[in-house]
Amino acid sequence: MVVLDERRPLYEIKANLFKGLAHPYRIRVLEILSAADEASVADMLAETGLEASHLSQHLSVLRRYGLVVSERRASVVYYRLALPQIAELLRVARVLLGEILTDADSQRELVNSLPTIPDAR
Amino acid sequence: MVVLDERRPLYEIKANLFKGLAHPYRIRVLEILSAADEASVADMLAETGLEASHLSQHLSVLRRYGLVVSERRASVVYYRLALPQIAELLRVARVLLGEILTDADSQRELVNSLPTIPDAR
DNA sequence: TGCTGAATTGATGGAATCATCATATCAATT
DNA sequence: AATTGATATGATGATTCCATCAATTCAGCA
Repeated sequence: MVVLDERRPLYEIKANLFKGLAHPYRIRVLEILSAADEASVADMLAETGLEASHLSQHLSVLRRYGLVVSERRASVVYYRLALPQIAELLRVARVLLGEILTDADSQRELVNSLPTIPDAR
Repeated sequence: MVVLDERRPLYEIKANLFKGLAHPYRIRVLEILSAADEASVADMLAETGLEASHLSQHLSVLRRYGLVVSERRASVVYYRLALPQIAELLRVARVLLGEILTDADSQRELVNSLPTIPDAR
């Protein structure tokens, strides 16, 4: 089942992309692959500390959504991002989240710096 | 329950952001709000063709994930993106998906334009 | 106050997802 | 061919998510 299939309505394609990204471990995996360009399952097991079959399931989700590709060399399976744009998307998300979080911080600071209004309920 | 809370581990924050985006109708809503800056529930009902309570549930998800904010003026409720960066993220996703899809297209074209190799299995 | 339109909430059933465990495959080695 | 190490698949229960329907809240108006 190919999920990033241009024959589907665009909103669904977009939602499926985000669905593939919608789990902390999968983000973790994709960022490992963004940084390392290629990683074996063993590498990712070591980096994430996940149980083998659990990681494998998430890798299978990522494969199903067309976000990663795998290749077996000898008995080791190597994973790679299916498209370099995925790293770019994660990078943008990271930057935006950074802005959002520091925005939240500065807003909180701003609020805390305001003079206290007695009984302002 | 605030989901974009900087006290949580970063992977979870990121995954929650993507979870909020992980449904076609929510993408639809967010793009309406990206374009229009502000929209009433009635506007969105008209544009999406959803049933009222169904739309409301998705709006509630978006509120829960901190992606939109709402404001009631008289009997009408208006929604807005919680942060302009969300429109930016969608824009980037749209561009990247465009590249991905045309990449897929051009690869398919490339493959189809190759000379046929007899019995190349 | 009671009615109406706008929006939300609650309840429900069904589907999808998550996490764990056991089992299976696959390739290299003995 | 039997064993081992690496990875994947299948089965299960728990949880979350989706869609529909009924019931509720809230503001404005008769």
